[in-house]
Amino acid sequence: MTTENTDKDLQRSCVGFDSHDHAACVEEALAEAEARSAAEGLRLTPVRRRALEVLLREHRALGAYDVLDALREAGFGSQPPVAYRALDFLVAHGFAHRIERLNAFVACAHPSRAHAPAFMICRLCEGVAEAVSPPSRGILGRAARDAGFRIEQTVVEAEGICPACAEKASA
Amino acid sequence: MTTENTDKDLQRSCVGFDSHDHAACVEEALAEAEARSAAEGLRLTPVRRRALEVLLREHRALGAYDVLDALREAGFGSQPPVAYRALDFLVAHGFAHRIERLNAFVACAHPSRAHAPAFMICRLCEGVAEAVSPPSRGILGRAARDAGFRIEQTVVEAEGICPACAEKASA
DNA sequence: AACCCTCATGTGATTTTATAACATCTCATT
DNA sequence: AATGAGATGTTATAAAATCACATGAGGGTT
Repeated sequence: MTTENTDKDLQRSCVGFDSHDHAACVEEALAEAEARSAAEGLRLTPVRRRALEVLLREHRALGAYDVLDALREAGFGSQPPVAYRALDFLVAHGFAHRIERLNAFVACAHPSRAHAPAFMICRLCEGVAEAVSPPSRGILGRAARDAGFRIEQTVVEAEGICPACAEKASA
Repeated sequence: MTTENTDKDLQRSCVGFDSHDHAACVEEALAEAEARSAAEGLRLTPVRRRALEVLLREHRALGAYDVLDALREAGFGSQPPVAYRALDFLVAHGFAHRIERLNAFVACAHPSRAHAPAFMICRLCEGVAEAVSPPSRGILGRAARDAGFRIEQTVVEAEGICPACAEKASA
Protein backbone atom coordinates (compact mmCIF):
# COMPACT_ATOMS: atom_id res chain seq x y z
CA MET A 1 0.00 0.00 0.00
CA THR A 2 2.93 2.35 0.45
CA THR A 3 5.15 1.17 -2.36
CA GLU A 4 2.90 1.92 -5.29
CA ASN A 5 2.27 5.58 -5.09
CA THR A 6 2.78 6.10 -8.78
CA ASP A 7 0.13 3.60 -9.70
CA LYS A 8 -2.24 4.85 -7.13
CA ASP A 9 -1.84 8.41 -8.24
CA LEU A 10 -2.62 7.39 -11.77
CA GLN A 11 -5.69 5.64 -10.58
CA ARG A 12 -6.82 8.54 -8.53
CA SER A 13 -6.36 11.00 -11.29
CA CYS A 14 -8.64 8.82 -13.33
CA VAL A 15 -11.24 8.14 -10.74
CA GLY A 16 -14.35 10.05 -10.29
CA PHE A 17 -13.55 10.82 -13.11
CA ASP A 18 -12.11 14.10 -11.96
CA SER A 19 -9.47 15.16 -9.51
CA HIS A 20 -10.06 16.45 -6.00
CA ASP A 21 -8.51 16.88 -2.57
CA HIS A 22 -8.62 13.25 -1.65
CA ALA A 23 -7.48 13.42 1.96
CA ALA A 24 -10.19 15.93 2.74
CA CYS A 25 -12.76 13.89 0.87
CA VAL A 26 -11.92 10.82 2.96
CA GLU A 27 -12.14 12.72 6.23
CA GLU A 28 -15.38 14.32 5.25
CA ALA A 29 -16.97 11.03 4.23
CA LEU A 30 -15.89 9.37 7.47
CA ALA A 31 -17.27 12.22 9.52
CA GLU A 32 -20.53 12.03 7.61
CA ALA A 33 -20.73 8.28 8.18
CA GLU A 34 -20.16 8.74 11.88
CA ALA A 35 -22.77 11.44 12.09
CA ARG A 36 -25.35 9.38 10.29
CA SER A 37 -24.54 6.30 12.35
CA ALA A 38 -25.02 8.25 15.54
CA ALA A 39 -28.26 9.70 14.27
CA GLU A 40 -29.68 6.36 13.19
CA GLY A 41 -28.34 4.22 15.98
CA LEU A 42 -26.01 2.27 13.71
CA ARG A 43 -22.91 0.78 15.24
CA LEU A 44 -20.01 1.98 13.16
CA THR A 45 -17.50 -0.09 15.13
CA PRO A 46 -13.72 0.10 14.70
CA VAL A 47 -13.50 -2.70 12.09
CA ARG A 48 -16.38 -1.29 10.12
CA ARG A 49 -15.05 2.21 10.27
CA ARG A 50 -11.66 1.01 9.21
CA ALA A 51 -13.09 -0.98 6.32
CA LEU A 52 -14.92 2.12 5.12
CA GLU A 53 -11.76 4.17 5.49
CA VAL A 54 -9.87 1.66 3.37
CA LEU A 55 -12.48 1.84 0.62
CA LEU A 56 -12.52 5.62 0.76
CA ARG A 57 -8.75 5.93 0.62
CA GLU A 58 -8.32 3.61 -2.32
CA HIS A 59 -11.22 5.23 -4.06
CA ARG A 60 -11.75 2.30 -6.38
CA ALA A 61 -13.24 -1.16 -6.24
CA LEU A 62 -11.46 -3.42 -3.76
CA GLY A 63 -11.95 -7.14 -3.36
CA ALA A 64 -13.01 -8.45 0.02
CA TYR A 65 -9.59 -10.02 0.44
CA ASP A 66 -7.87 -6.71 -0.26
CA VAL A 67 -9.93 -5.17 2.50
CA LEU A 68 -9.16 -8.16 4.69
CA ASP A 69 -5.42 -7.61 4.17
CA ALA A 70 -5.77 -4.00 5.21
CA LEU A 71 -7.79 -4.94 8.26
CA ARG A 72 -5.28 -7.59 9.30
CA GLU A 73 -2.45 -5.08 8.99
CA ALA A 74 -4.44 -2.76 11.21
CA GLY A 75 -4.58 -5.44 13.89
CA PHE A 76 -8.04 -6.84 13.30
CA GLY A 77 -8.92 -10.46 12.67
CA SER A 78 -7.41 -12.16 9.68
CA GLN A 79 -10.13 -14.53 8.50
CA PRO A 80 -12.49 -13.84 5.57
CA PRO A 81 -15.62 -13.36 7.67
CA VAL A 82 -14.01 -10.33 9.28
CA ALA A 83 -13.94 -8.51 5.96
CA TYR A 84 -17.22 -9.87 4.65
CA ARG A 85 -19.10 -8.90 7.78
CA ALA A 86 -17.74 -5.39 7.80
CA LEU A 87 -18.52 -5.01 4.10
CA ASP A 88 -22.00 -6.46 4.56
CA PHE A 89 -22.69 -3.85 7.16
CA LEU A 90 -21.42 -1.03 4.98
CA VAL A 91 -23.43 -2.20 2.00
CA ALA A 92 -26.57 -2.86 4.02
CA HIS A 93 -26.55 0.70 5.28
CA GLY A 94 -25.53 2.39 2.08
CA PHE A 95 -22.00 3.36 3.04
CA ALA A 96 -20.63 1.19 0.27
CA HIS A 97 -21.78 -0.67 -2.80
CA ARG A 98 -20.93 -4.03 -4.22
CA ILE A 99 -19.75 -4.11 -7.84
CA GLU A 100 -21.05 -7.42 -9.14
CA ARG A 101 -19.01 -7.34 -12.27
CA LEU A 102 -15.79 -7.21 -10.25
CA ASN A 103 -16.75 -9.11 -7.13
CA ALA A 104 -15.58 -6.02 -5.37
CA PHE A 105 -16.68 -3.08 -3.24
CA VAL A 106 -16.54 0.72 -3.44
CA ALA A 107 -17.34 3.41 -0.95
CA CYS A 108 -20.61 5.12 -1.79
CA ALA A 109 -20.16 8.44 -3.50
CA HIS A 110 -23.56 9.75 -2.44
CA PRO A 111 -24.18 8.47 1.06
CA SER A 112 -27.09 9.55 3.20
CA ARG A 113 -29.34 9.78 0.20
CA ALA A 114 -31.51 6.99 -1.15
CA HIS A 115 -30.45 6.04 -4.64
CA ALA A 116 -30.22 3.18 -7.07
CA PRO A 117 -26.57 3.38 -7.99
CA ALA A 118 -25.13 3.02 -11.48
CA PHE A 119 -21.43 2.53 -12.06
CA MET A 120 -18.89 3.18 -14.76
CA ILE A 121 -15.89 0.92 -14.43
CA CYS A 122 -12.69 1.71 -16.28
CA ARG A 123 -11.16 -1.46 -17.65
CA LEU A 124 -7.69 0.10 -17.73
CA CYS A 125 -7.24 2.00 -14.47
CA GLU A 126 -9.91 0.13 -12.50
CA GLY A 127 -11.42 3.41 -11.47
CA VAL A 128 -15.10 3.37 -10.58
CA ALA A 129 -17.43 6.33 -10.91
CA GLU A 130 -20.90 6.33 -9.45
CA ALA A 131 -23.81 8.08 -11.10
CA VAL A 132 -26.91 8.91 -9.15
CA SER A 133 -29.94 7.53 -10.85
CA PRO A 134 -33.56 8.43 -10.33
CA PRO A 135 -35.13 5.13 -9.32
CA SER A 136 -37.31 3.17 -11.73
CA ARG A 137 -36.45 5.01 -14.88
CA GLY A 138 -34.94 3.75 -18.07
CA ILE A 139 -35.17 0.37 -19.65
CA LEU A 140 -35.46 -1.62 -16.45
CA GLY A 141 -38.27 0.44 -15.04
CA ARG A 142 -40.23 0.25 -18.22
CA ALA A 143 -39.67 -3.46 -18.73
CA ALA A 144 -40.59 -4.14 -15.12
CA ARG A 145 -43.81 -2.18 -15.40
CA ASP A 146 -44.72 -3.98 -18.58
CA ALA A 147 -44.01 -7.37 -17.07
CA GLY A 148 -45.58 -6.66 -13.69
CA PHE A 149 -42.26 -7.30 -12.03
CA ARG A 150 -41.62 -5.74 -8.63
CA ILE A 151 -38.05 -4.45 -8.49
CA GLU A 152 -36.36 -4.62 -5.12
CA GLN A 153 -32.79 -4.00 -6.09
CA THR A 154 -30.91 -3.11 -9.24
CA VAL A 155 -27.44 -3.75 -10.58
CA VAL A 156 -26.40 -1.25 -13.22
CA GLU A 157 -22.79 -1.33 -14.27
CA ALA A 158 -20.98 -0.24 -17.42
CA GLU A 159 -17.48 -1.35 -18.24
CA GLY A 160 -15.35 0.66 -20.63
CA ILE A 161 -12.69 3.32 -20.81
CA CYS A 162 -12.64 6.45 -18.72
CA PRO A 163 -11.73 9.82 -20.28
CA ALA A 164 -8.26 9.96 -18.73
CA CYS A 165 -7.31 6.51 -19.96
CA ALA A 166 -8.75 7.19 -23.40
CA GLU A 167 -6.58 10.28 -23.65
CA LYS A 168 -3.53 8.42 -22.42
CA ALA A 169 -4.13 5.65 -24.94
CA SER A 170 -4.54 7.96 -27.90
CA ALA A 171 -1.52 10.10 -26.97
CA MET B 1 -33.16 -33.06 -12.41
CA THR B 2 -35.86 -35.65 -12.81
CA THR B 3 -37.11 -35.73 -9.26
CA GLU B 4 -38.21 -32.15 -8.95
CA ASN B 5 -40.78 -31.77 -11.64
CA THR B 6 -43.11 -29.87 -9.41
CA ASP B 7 -40.54 -27.25 -8.63
CA LYS B 8 -39.44 -26.99 -12.19
CA ASP B 9 -42.97 -26.59 -13.42
CA LEU B 10 -43.52 -23.82 -10.95
CA GLN B 11 -40.40 -22.15 -12.14
CA ARG B 12 -41.34 -22.49 -15.74
CA SER B 13 -44.76 -21.08 -15.26
CA CYS B 14 -43.10 -18.10 -13.69
CA VAL B 15 -40.38 -17.60 -16.19
CA GLY B 16 -40.54 -15.35 -19.08
CA PHE B 17 -42.71 -14.19 -17.28
CA ASP B 18 -45.40 -15.90 -19.30
CA SER B 19 -46.16 -19.45 -20.28
CA HIS B 20 -45.40 -21.04 -23.60
CA ASP B 21 -44.79 -24.32 -25.38
CA HIS B 22 -41.43 -24.94 -23.87
CA ALA B 23 -40.35 -28.01 -25.84
CA ALA B 24 -40.99 -26.21 -29.09
CA CYS B 25 -39.24 -23.10 -27.85
CA VAL B 26 -36.14 -25.15 -27.04
CA GLU B 27 -36.10 -26.86 -30.42
CA GLU B 28 -36.62 -23.63 -32.21
CA ALA B 29 -33.83 -21.89 -30.36
CA LEU B 30 -31.42 -24.74 -31.03
CA ALA B 31 -32.27 -24.75 -34.71
CA GLU B 32 -31.76 -21.03 -34.84
CA ALA B 33 -28.40 -21.35 -33.11
CA GLU B 34 -27.31 -23.99 -35.58
CA ALA B 35 -28.42 -21.92 -38.52
CA ARG B 36 -26.58 -18.87 -37.32
CA SER B 37 -23.46 -20.87 -36.50
CA ALA B 38 -23.44 -22.32 -39.98
CA ALA B 39 -23.97 -18.91 -41.50
CA GLU B 40 -21.21 -17.27 -39.48
CA GLY B 41 -18.73 -20.11 -39.45
CA LEU B 42 -19.05 -20.66 -35.71
CA ARG B 43 -18.36 -24.13 -34.41
CA LEU B 44 -21.36 -25.16 -32.37
CA THR B 45 -19.76 -28.43 -31.29
CA PRO B 46 -21.54 -31.19 -29.36
CA VAL B 47 -20.52 -29.92 -25.90
CA ARG B 48 -21.45 -26.38 -26.76
CA ARG B 49 -24.72 -27.40 -28.30
CA ARG B 50 -25.51 -29.51 -25.30
CA ALA B 51 -24.67 -26.71 -22.89
CA LEU B 52 -27.01 -24.42 -24.78
CA GLU B 53 -29.69 -27.06 -24.73
CA VAL B 54 -29.35 -27.41 -20.97
CA LEU B 55 -29.73 -23.67 -20.50
CA LEU B 56 -32.72 -23.56 -22.82
CA ARG B 57 -34.45 -26.48 -21.14
CA GLU B 58 -34.05 -25.15 -17.64
CA HIS B 59 -35.04 -21.72 -18.80
CA ARG B 60 -33.54 -20.05 -15.79
CA ALA B 61 -30.10 -19.06 -14.57
CA LEU B 62 -27.84 -22.05 -14.01
CA GLY B 63 -24.45 -22.05 -12.32
CA ALA B 64 -21.47 -23.30 -14.29
CA TYR B 65 -21.32 -26.34 -12.06
CA ASP B 66 -24.96 -27.16 -12.72
CA VAL B 67 -24.19 -27.12 -16.42
CA LEU B 68 -21.09 -29.19 -15.76
CA ASP B 69 -23.18 -31.82 -14.00
CA ALA B 70 -25.50 -32.02 -16.96
CA LEU B 71 -22.60 -32.29 -19.37
CA ARG B 72 -20.95 -35.01 -17.33
CA GLU B 73 -24.20 -36.98 -17.29
CA ALA B 74 -24.30 -36.62 -21.04
CA GLY B 75 -20.90 -38.23 -21.31
CA PHE B 76 -18.72 -35.17 -21.73
CA GLY B 77 -15.74 -34.26 -19.60
CA SER B 78 -16.30 -33.76 -15.91
CA GLN B 79 -13.90 -30.97 -15.03
CA PRO B 80 -14.83 -27.30 -14.58
CA PRO B 81 -13.08 -26.01 -17.71
CA VAL B 82 -15.41 -28.15 -19.80
CA ALA B 83 -18.41 -26.14 -18.64
CA TYR B 84 -16.65 -22.79 -18.48
CA ARG B 85 -15.33 -23.11 -22.00
CA ALA B 86 -18.66 -24.06 -23.45
CA LEU B 87 -20.33 -21.21 -21.58
CA ASP B 88 -17.64 -18.76 -22.64
CA PHE B 89 -18.30 -19.67 -26.24
CA LEU B 90 -22.05 -19.26 -25.86
CA VAL B 91 -21.68 -15.91 -24.13
CA ALA B 92 -19.05 -14.65 -26.56
CA HIS B 93 -21.36 -15.28 -29.47
CA GLY B 94 -24.55 -14.10 -27.89
CA PHE B 95 -26.24 -17.46 -27.44
CA ALA B 96 -26.26 -16.97 -23.69
CA HIS B 97 -25.67 -14.29 -21.09
CA ARG B 98 -23.93 -14.23 -17.80
CA ILE B 99 -25.98 -13.00 -14.84
CA GLU B 100 -23.43 -11.30 -12.63
CA ARG B 101 -25.70 -11.04 -9.68
CA LEU B 102 -26.09 -14.81 -9.56
CA ASN B 103 -22.76 -15.97 -10.95
CA ALA B 104 -24.89 -17.90 -13.38
CA PHE B 105 -25.89 -18.18 -17.01
CA VAL B 106 -29.10 -18.02 -19.06
CA ALA B 107 -29.85 -18.77 -22.66
CA CYS B 108 -30.34 -15.59 -24.65
CA ALA B 109 -33.98 -14.78 -25.29
CA HIS B 110 -33.23 -12.65 -28.33
CA PRO B 111 -30.38 -14.30 -30.15
CA SER B 112 -29.16 -13.24 -33.55
CA ARG B 113 -29.83 -9.64 -32.80
CA ALA B 114 -27.34 -7.23 -31.26
CA HIS B 115 -28.58 -6.00 -27.93
CA ALA B 116 -27.47 -4.81 -24.52
CA PRO B 117 -29.46 -7.16 -22.34
CA ALA B 118 -31.33 -6.23 -19.17
CA PHE B 119 -32.61 -8.88 -16.78
CA MET B 120 -35.33 -9.26 -14.21
CA ILE B 121 -34.49 -11.93 -11.67
CA CYS B 122 -37.19 -13.35 -9.43
CA ARG B 123 -35.85 -13.85 -5.95
CA LEU B 124 -38.47 -16.52 -5.21
CA CYS B 125 -38.68 -18.78 -8.25
CA GLU B 126 -35.26 -17.91 -9.67
CA GLY B 127 -36.84 -17.19 -13.02
CA VAL B 128 -35.01 -14.78 -15.27
CA ALA B 129 -36.65 -12.61 -17.91
CA GLU B 130 -34.67 -10.71 -20.48
CA ALA B 131 -35.71 -7.34 -21.81
CA VAL B 132 -34.29 -5.99 -25.01
CA SER B 133 -32.79 -2.60 -24.47
CA PRO B 134 -31.87 0.00 -27.03
CA PRO B 135 -28.16 0.54 -26.43
CA SER B 136 -26.86 3.64 -24.67
CA ARG B 137 -30.11 4.96 -23.39
CA GLY B 138 -31.22 5.68 -19.89
CA ILE B 139 -29.16 6.66 -16.91
CA LEU B 140 -25.98 4.92 -17.92
CA GLY B 141 -25.89 6.38 -21.38
CA ARG B 142 -26.47 9.87 -20.07
CA ALA B 143 -23.96 9.57 -17.25
CA ALA B 144 -21.38 8.13 -19.63
CA ARG B 145 -21.85 10.95 -22.11
CA ASP B 146 -21.56 13.52 -19.37
CA ALA B 147 -18.42 11.93 -17.99
CA GLY B 148 -16.83 11.21 -21.34
CA PHE B 149 -16.80 7.53 -20.53
CA ARG B 150 -16.73 5.05 -23.41
CA ILE B 151 -19.04 2.15 -22.64
CA GLU B 152 -17.98 -1.24 -23.97
CA GLN B 153 -20.30 -3.52 -22.07
CA THR B 154 -23.17 -3.13 -19.67
CA VAL B 155 -24.60 -5.14 -16.82
CA VAL B 156 -28.21 -4.32 -16.08
CA GLU B 157 -30.01 -6.59 -13.67
CA ALA B 158 -33.01 -6.12 -11.41
CA GLU B 159 -33.82 -8.45 -8.57
CA GLY B 160 -37.34 -8.64 -7.22
CA ILE B 161 -40.58 -10.56 -7.42
CA CYS B 162 -42.15 -11.75 -10.64
CA PRO B 163 -45.92 -11.42 -11.18
CA ALA B 164 -46.65 -15.12 -10.67
CA CYS B 165 -44.79 -15.26 -7.37
CA ALA B 166 -46.35 -12.02 -6.20
CA GLU B 167 -49.78 -13.47 -6.84
CA LYS B 168 -48.90 -16.72 -5.13
CA ALA B 169 -47.58 -14.83 -2.11
CA SER B 170 -50.64 -12.65 -1.73
CA ALA B 171 -53.07 -15.55 -2.20
C1' DA C 1 -22.68 -6.36 41.64
C1' DA C 2 -24.58 -10.37 39.24
C1' DC C 3 -27.40 -11.65 35.58
C1' DC C 4 -29.07 -11.81 31.04
C1' DC C 5 -29.61 -10.68 26.33
C1' DT C 6 -28.15 -9.13 21.92
C1' DC C 7 -25.06 -8.15 18.75
C1' DA C 8 -20.17 -8.07 17.32
C1' DT C 9 -15.78 -10.35 16.77
C1' DG C 10 -12.39 -14.09 16.08
C1' DT C 11 -11.08 -18.54 14.23
C1' DG C 12 -10.93 -23.05 11.81
C1' DA C 13 -12.90 -25.52 8.27
C1' DT C 14 -15.38 -25.88 4.13
C1' DT C 15 -17.99 -24.72 0.01
C1' DT C 16 -18.56 -22.46 -4.26
C1' DT C 17 -16.80 -20.27 -8.29
C1' DA C 18 -13.16 -19.81 -11.63
C1' DT C 19 -8.59 -20.29 -13.93
C1' DA C 20 -3.77 -22.10 -15.06
C1' DA C 21 -1.10 -25.37 -17.30
C1' DC C 22 -0.40 -28.95 -20.27
C1' DA C 23 -1.35 -33.25 -23.13
C1' DT C 24 -4.19 -34.99 -26.66
C1' DC C 25 -7.41 -34.95 -30.33
C1' DT C 26 -9.90 -33.39 -34.66
C1' DC C 27 -10.14 -31.85 -38.88
C1' DA C 28 -9.34 -28.80 -42.77
C1' DT C 29 -5.51 -27.66 -45.61
C1' DT C 30 -1.25 -28.46 -47.74
C1' DA D 1 1.25 -38.00 -44.77
C1' DA D 2 2.53 -33.38 -42.55
C1' DT D 3 1.04 -29.12 -40.66
C1' DG D 4 -1.43 -26.00 -37.82
C1' DA D 5 -5.44 -23.97 -35.52
C1' DG D 6 -8.82 -24.76 -32.54
C1' DA D 7 -11.37 -27.92 -29.40
C1' DT D 8 -11.35 -31.21 -25.61
C1' DG D 9 -9.76 -33.57 -21.54
C1' DT D 10 -7.35 -33.82 -17.07
C1' DT D 11 -4.76 -32.39 -12.90
C1' DA D 12 -4.03 -28.90 -9.94
C1' DT D 13 -4.76 -24.55 -7.89
C1' DA D 14 -6.56 -19.95 -7.15
C1' DA D 15 -10.15 -16.74 -5.77
C1' DA D 16 -14.43 -15.66 -3.57
C1' DA D 17 -17.75 -16.67 -0.09
C1' DT D 18 -20.00 -19.08 3.73
C1' DC D 19 -20.69 -22.27 7.85
C1' DA D 20 -20.28 -23.34 12.52
C1' DC D 21 -18.99 -22.36 16.85
C1' DA D 22 -16.50 -20.03 20.72
C1' DT D 23 -15.56 -15.68 22.87
C1' DG D 24 -16.26 -10.84 23.93
C1' DA D 25 -18.28 -6.19 24.70
C1' DG D 26 -22.27 -3.30 25.96
C1' DG D 27 -26.80 -2.45 27.43
C1' DG D 28 -30.64 -3.18 30.55
C1' DT D 29 -32.66 -5.54 34.52
C1' DT D 30 -33.04 -7.38 39.08
